[in-house]
Amino acid sequence: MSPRKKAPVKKAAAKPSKAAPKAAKGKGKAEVPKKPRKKTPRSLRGMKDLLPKDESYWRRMYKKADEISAAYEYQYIETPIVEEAALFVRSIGKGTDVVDKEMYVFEDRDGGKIALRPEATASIARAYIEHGLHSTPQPSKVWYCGPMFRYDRPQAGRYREFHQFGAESIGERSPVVDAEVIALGYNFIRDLGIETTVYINSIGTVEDRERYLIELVGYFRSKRSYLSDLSKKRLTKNPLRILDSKEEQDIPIVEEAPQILDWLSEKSRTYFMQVLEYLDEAGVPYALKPTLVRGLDYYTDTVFEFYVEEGETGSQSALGGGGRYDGLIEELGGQPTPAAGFALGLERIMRILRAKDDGRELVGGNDSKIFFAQLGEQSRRRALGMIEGLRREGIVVQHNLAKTSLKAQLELANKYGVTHAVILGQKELLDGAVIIRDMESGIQEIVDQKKLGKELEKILKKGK
RNA sequence: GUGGCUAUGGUGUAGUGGUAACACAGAGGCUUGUGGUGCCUUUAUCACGGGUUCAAUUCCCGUUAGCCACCCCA
Repeated sequence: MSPRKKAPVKKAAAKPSKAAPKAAKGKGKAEVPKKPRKKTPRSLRGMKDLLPKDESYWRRMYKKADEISAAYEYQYIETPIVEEAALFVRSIGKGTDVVDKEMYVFEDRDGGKIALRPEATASIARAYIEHGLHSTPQPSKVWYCGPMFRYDRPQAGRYREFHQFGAESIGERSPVVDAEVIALGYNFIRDLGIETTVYINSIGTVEDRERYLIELVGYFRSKRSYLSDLSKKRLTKNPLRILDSKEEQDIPIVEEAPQILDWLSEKSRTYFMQVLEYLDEAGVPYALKPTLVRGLDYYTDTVFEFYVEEGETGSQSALGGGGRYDGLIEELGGQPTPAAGFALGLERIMRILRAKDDGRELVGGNDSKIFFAQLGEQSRRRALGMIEGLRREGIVVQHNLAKTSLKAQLELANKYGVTHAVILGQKELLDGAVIIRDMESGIQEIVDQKKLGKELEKILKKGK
């Protein structure tokens, strides 16, 4: 019991001793009385703020996404972040981890089950049916960028809210389409300066897979006693995953396992060969990976993933993936419609971009090479008007009118790396002039305010 | 969901059973008329909760979060 009593005593003693010196120090200003401690709000687990320091990376990715999609003639589409929960259950599949363990499902105010989208393909398929896009020229080629949500345990490169760039080509079953979709994703990553490997496989039709699965399970059953515990469990739950097992004892067994490519129907096999030929033609390097299976139920035939080598990060080296999903639209109640697409994780791509040019700190401001500084209350007021006037003429300057000292403003000008500073003080204000200072040489000239716009234009032109 | 490691200012790091040091960043000042240097001031209940102790930021337990591996995936 005694320790219980002591704790408060200690606190009571500690508080004044701590507050006392502080109060003594704050001579001039009246010391604000200690605020009672409040819990500061924190972002939810696995959810990240996008901060200004990362702005440039996002800009780069969004810009590239926009450009490359246009080049491949894909059009932008945006679907709601919230959908009926059943949409995802039907498309992604009951029994998949994404649906069973990771989906954010809520009850709407009217009691309906709604979900935060864990991926976008299902929504786009829904929109395709809902808006009769099949009656527009086929295939419908669309791209998107936006947040997705999965309730997973966070770690580096894996968040509960994350962003994907993806594209879908709906309405045509042709190896060219598969190749085009892969090329689009591949070139997006490459154009951002990242070396990536495309792993590719075919899982055939639903029937192919069923036949293969029986064979595969039969094979693993026969080796059951040699399998790892984890894989024993997978044998009933998700036997395809055993192929991806990282358990050492499984590896020799997996190597001997029947490969899905050998169980494909003639049709699927020739289709796959053609996809590969088109990839060769498009100059997209790829590697066959017979063990590649994807976690969503709707895939048929071609499946692929984009990997980055870069040494580190063993687990999160998959940047994204995709495949053909010829059954999805029909499954959702539309006409039987073939389709293919991919999705890429922007956070994962950003990680690599950041690692590539580390140390490059951004200072802020805009890109203008001119800083507008002011001194004195009247000049400040006038400065605001002048800056607005310049902006209307198409001349953008940097400034911080909240600063009072000239020194502080020139410090900023220096930090932003401008070439020239415009200075407006009391004297200039009376003369209707401003000073233009060359930041490199320190040479200053006095210019009539009316000619400021023209002068700055000259400077900006020279700078380029 | 399982296991492991970690937690010190805005950031990166020191450090100690007797309430914290350094660098950078931020704000203000030395100088309301001039930046890249200089100097000064300022910015931390050492994640949260509990326990052991005369005393805990330091040792122990729990929680939370981050990271790593697995699961899975982007």
